[in-house]
Amino acid sequence: MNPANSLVELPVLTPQGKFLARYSNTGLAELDFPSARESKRASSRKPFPASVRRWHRATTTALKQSLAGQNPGHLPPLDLSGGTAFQQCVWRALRKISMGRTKSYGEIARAIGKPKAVRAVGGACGANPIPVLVPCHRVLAANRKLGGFSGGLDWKRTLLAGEGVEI
DNA sequence: CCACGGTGGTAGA
DNA sequence: TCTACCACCGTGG
Repeated sequence: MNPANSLVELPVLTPQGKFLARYSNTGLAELDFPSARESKRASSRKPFPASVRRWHRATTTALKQSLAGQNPGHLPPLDLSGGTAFQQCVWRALRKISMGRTKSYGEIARAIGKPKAVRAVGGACGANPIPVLVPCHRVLAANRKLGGFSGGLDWKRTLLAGEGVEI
């Protein structure tokens, strides 16, 4: 019954490294940046449900497109049920930021009707389980400065540069 | 409770 | 410009 135990993990090979995607029974639940540490051994060779294979194809295409600065196109269903109500609100707002565009933490806070929860928005961005596809990297500080990034600021710079965003 | 952030705004040098 | 300081709020210990 533990959702974490039922997650299926699959790699996504990209020019910038091997991402890891994890699926619940309702969709893509997590996406990890390539880690320096190579995972020693991996997933069972058990056949995956057709749904997962279909979702993973969508994830792979969308991720590669995004990394290439192209429109991601069709996304797999996203399982964001792991977050708190507040976090899901923020993530929903993040998904409305189109490619090549940015918003500030304050703007997100206002968009979700909690103008004072600015720092909390930062926290929610950091808790985003599906970076890149849920574009938390498009949130900058109010002064149009870079702000922070859980996955490492290098990634944030890379992703923004790929979309043609100037800081 | 308390402490901590991927903040923002203000004040002063 | 940059630094210092503080109000603010959701999360996790």
